[in-house]
Amino acid sequence: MEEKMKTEDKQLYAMRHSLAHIMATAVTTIWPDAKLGVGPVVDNGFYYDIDLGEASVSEEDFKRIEKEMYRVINAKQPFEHSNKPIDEAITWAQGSNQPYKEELLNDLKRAGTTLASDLDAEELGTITSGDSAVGEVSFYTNGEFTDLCRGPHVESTDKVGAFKLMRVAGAYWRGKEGNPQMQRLYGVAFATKEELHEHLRLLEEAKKRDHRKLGQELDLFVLSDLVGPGLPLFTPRGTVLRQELIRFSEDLQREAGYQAVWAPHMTRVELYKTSGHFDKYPERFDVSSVESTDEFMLKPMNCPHVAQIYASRPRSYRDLPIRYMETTTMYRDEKSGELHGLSRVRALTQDDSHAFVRHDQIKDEISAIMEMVKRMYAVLDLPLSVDLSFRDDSDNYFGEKSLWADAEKMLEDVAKDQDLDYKIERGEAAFYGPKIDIYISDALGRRWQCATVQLDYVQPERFDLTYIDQDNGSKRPAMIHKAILGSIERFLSVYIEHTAGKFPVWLAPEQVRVITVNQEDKTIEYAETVQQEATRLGLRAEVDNSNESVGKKIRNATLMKVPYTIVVGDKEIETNQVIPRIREDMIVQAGERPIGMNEFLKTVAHEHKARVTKTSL
RNA sequence: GCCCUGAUAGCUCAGUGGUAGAGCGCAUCCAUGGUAAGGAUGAGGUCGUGGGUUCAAUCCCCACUCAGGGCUCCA
Repeated sequence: MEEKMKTEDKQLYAMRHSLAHIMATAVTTIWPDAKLGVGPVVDNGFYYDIDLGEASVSEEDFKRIEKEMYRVINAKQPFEHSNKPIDEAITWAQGSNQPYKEELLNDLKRAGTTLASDLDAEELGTITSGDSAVGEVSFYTNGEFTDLCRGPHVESTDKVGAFKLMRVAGAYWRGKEGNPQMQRLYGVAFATKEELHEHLRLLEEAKKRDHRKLGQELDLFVLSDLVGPGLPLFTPRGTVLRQELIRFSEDLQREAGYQAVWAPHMTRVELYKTSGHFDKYPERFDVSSVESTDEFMLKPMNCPHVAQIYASRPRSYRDLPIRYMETTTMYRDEKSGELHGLSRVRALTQDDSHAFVRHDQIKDEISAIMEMVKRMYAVLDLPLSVDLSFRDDSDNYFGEKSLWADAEKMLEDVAKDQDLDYKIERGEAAFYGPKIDIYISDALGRRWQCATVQLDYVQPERFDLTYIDQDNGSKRPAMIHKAILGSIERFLSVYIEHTAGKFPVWLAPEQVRVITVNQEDKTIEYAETVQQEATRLGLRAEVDNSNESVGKKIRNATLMKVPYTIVVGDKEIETNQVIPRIREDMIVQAGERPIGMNEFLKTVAHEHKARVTKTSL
């Protein structure tokens, strides 16, 4: 990591890391009994894990801690590096009553201190002894506070830029569930005040765009205690979004030769015992039968089911590739604390597909899938980046190593051919094969995994899938799993926040709102005629003839982020022309232009069909 | 699952050991209004659920459920 860092990144890293020490200095000043865990740098800031025993820190204490931190900063204490022999370091930890540090040091000693940098960096946090001599560990001291630490640090405590303590959270010691839980104090930090303010502004913006808030405001989905956690219900408006996205995905797949199939949402558990998923997947919903002794489960994925369709009859090499698609819901019993709005749910819908291919067809098939992915996200205006998720040396994977190497090479070849911006992640593969994981970056610069392509030699083996080759021999096909949107629910959570609810016309639940100037019969009649014509053209239009002022009705349409609003009264009835009010993000040329009502509707219908983001009006 | 915080009207939230309030929304009426909030009146709450303390609990205590922030996990 360090060797790739630019100078300014290094400087910022040192600032954040130094702030972690300064915060620990402040905390140990206020609570002298505080036991310290680790205090590393994270995205945008730093944290320190502390254990106050019976006491606890709350966010109300932040003022006090920050005040103490400023005292340390203003004292301009130099950061001084020193090395201690390991045994002396352990004595230090015992003497200063720091059991967590002592544990780390004992581990370092056991591993041989010079090996420290090869240990799991996360497990050890910042603590390694990379810069120290054999048998010694590295320390940094500022003023009265000394900490086991590899550095780097700024020269003195006043050179740390701008920071703010953000929150306190629980965290297990060394990230292991069985370990004692400590309190993690998070802060954000930047080189300048301006950057800090910009970051805080982004957080505010993210809060405003939170899909749970917008889902409520725009009437897209609801949660019901009676239905249960992690089981969102979609309103008519939210369902439009789902269906339009699914239609787009299925259109792309149909063009690429995929055929729709359908599988029930539950199965005998034997299916999953055969596929090998059963033991790897404890988060399943069991379903019991009153009528038989069979054990059932809800499907947590779709591949084993679809494999049975392939297996239902003999296949010839001439038949391949066989491509099945199914947009279907699967059920995963996520732990309650892991659920989050639409992004982590217990019933998730995927635009799933499985292609059964000969070995010589794999590359072309994966390339074709990547083309679909690129088209989808170009239309959705979301930039992509790609991880190749490969296996590591552990034995968590099924299948022969040579096949894996072969499969991984094939995925990398496709990534190269397609000129994808990719990096390789070892240890991130599925147990049955390597993956191409596609990430999208949203308007706030956050990165999310949605689409995935997975190459699988294991399930064809487990289900004994075959085809007859030209030499009349029985051969094993490969299976290619893919989802373009991934989970529709998770995709929507990202997309709602990306667009802040300002959906392009083709996705907007309501595309045109017709506002009446008064409640006279002829006005309402005219508005309804416009709505009917819009519906005839395949558009989604609503009439607002409520007993409110025009200003109020405009405001309501604006708040609902409706792309086009038209106001109708005597003028429009007479001329059959309107000046549409266009949502500002879609406007290319400024200025209001009158347009014939029919031409207006036809233009919107065209924009809907072409799935464009901007308007020609 | 674990730690911390929370739950009061459809929504956003104030408040109190002596059974409740605002704004928005909703309903009715007046106003017939021309591009981001016209006016008046009214309905609407077992204060998340169960237990405990108390003469008395929406408020204090405990448990549970759900939600939020994290941890862990995400085939």
